[in-house]
Amino acid sequence: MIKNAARPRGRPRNFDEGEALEKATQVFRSKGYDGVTIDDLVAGMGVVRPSLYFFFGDKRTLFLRVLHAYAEKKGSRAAKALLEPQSLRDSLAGFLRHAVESATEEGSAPGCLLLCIAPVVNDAEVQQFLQNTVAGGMALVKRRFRDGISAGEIPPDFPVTARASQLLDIARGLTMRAQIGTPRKTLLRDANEAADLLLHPRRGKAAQDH
Amino acid sequence: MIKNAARPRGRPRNFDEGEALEKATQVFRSKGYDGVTIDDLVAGMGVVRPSLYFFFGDKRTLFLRVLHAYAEKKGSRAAKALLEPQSLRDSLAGFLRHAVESATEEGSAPGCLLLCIAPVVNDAEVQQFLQNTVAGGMALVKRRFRDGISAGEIPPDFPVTARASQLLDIARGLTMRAQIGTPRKTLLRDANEAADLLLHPRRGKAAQDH
DNA sequence: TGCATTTTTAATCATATAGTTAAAAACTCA
DNA sequence: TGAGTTTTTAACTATATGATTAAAAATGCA
Repeated sequence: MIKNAARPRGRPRNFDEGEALEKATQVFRSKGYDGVTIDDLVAGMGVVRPSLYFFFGDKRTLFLRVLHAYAEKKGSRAAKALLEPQSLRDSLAGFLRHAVESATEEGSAPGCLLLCIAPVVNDAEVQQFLQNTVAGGMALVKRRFRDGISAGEIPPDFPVTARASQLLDIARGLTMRAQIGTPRKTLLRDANEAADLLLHPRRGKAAQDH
Repeated sequence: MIKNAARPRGRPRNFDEGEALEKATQVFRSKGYDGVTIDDLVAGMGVVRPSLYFFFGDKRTLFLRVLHAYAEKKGSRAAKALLEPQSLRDSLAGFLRHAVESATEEGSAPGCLLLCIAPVVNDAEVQQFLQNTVAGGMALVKRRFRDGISAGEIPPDFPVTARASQLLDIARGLTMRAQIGTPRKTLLRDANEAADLLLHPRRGKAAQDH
């Protein structure tokens, strides 16, 4: 008989903590923050009310925990999509595709907890966290552009900061369109086209060069 | 004595309907939809509770009215910025600048009712309205690009639809950054840079042309 | 089996909130 | 001035919601 994980002492829980947090994420994604009641969470997470308070604290505490977990998971996947060994063009396309896919995945409400839900939460800690997350995203994308310069994929005068902002802005735009119901197919097409656009070298006065 | 507007019969209101709606807009912009209580509206609009229900209906009805007014005002200003007689580059920059300025105007919470608040409202009518508004925005931008082709500002094979999507996505991204507190100055700089980017002609295989 | 531990069950409390009502106030018109 | 009209004042009802509590149930351990 295998005694791999000593069972804890008292009455066993009816829920798995990780699963419950995942379910809470779905609830917040589909109803926002203010739109969610404790009863929504109780129903959605499969955790009875006193246990919810005991293990996860109040709604705000739970949301912060959900938000951190979501950001870590999504951030690491985005980093993976971006930094995988491949052409710069494919990195950008992969990054945007990832944004679209995660914003339109089945089983979750369309949109993104970080980009669509959290920004409208009136809470200083949430806002601070978002600022930091955005800064982290910028740093990551700029790093990939700089690597592209080192590898000779783009010219040394490539406007790294501007293009990083643009890439992230387009990711935000695609995500918001997912939120309001734009189909994944449309967004994936636009993600690929945006990747091409962002690689154009710095623009001089040669606008009418056709 | 001037009898320019026959005063109505009963006790005069102590609020102006237009001003009250404007105040309601501020309330929804700063607290979202679900985060707003009737008491918030009563306090913010300067309309007492029974009058609020009598003249504006319940919260949902009021929000829809606010949303329509907001969309009309913002849409007409955006159209003006875009269709004003000027170079295509300046039209795009003007459009994005307008988005940034309206998302960072003083006296209002940063962000946009249409792009940041309404998308997370769980209401079929709101969502349908947003879909229509987005479609209208796309049509407007595409028109401007087509005019640019006619005027010879961009080549006939310019990818109108893709660039229109990109322009609107960038506007969404800039607006969301405003919502989370990015300063106007930064966003205006990025708006201008984005306008340049969007005018690049169609990209072939000439990515490494440096 | 009985005691200690942990979670659930079920109930409860206080507050917040949406929405309504009746009477008083402020006005116009005759 | 008095009747008719409209809005405000102030109070109220019912429900929703956040949060807590005490007892019961389910387990491990001796």
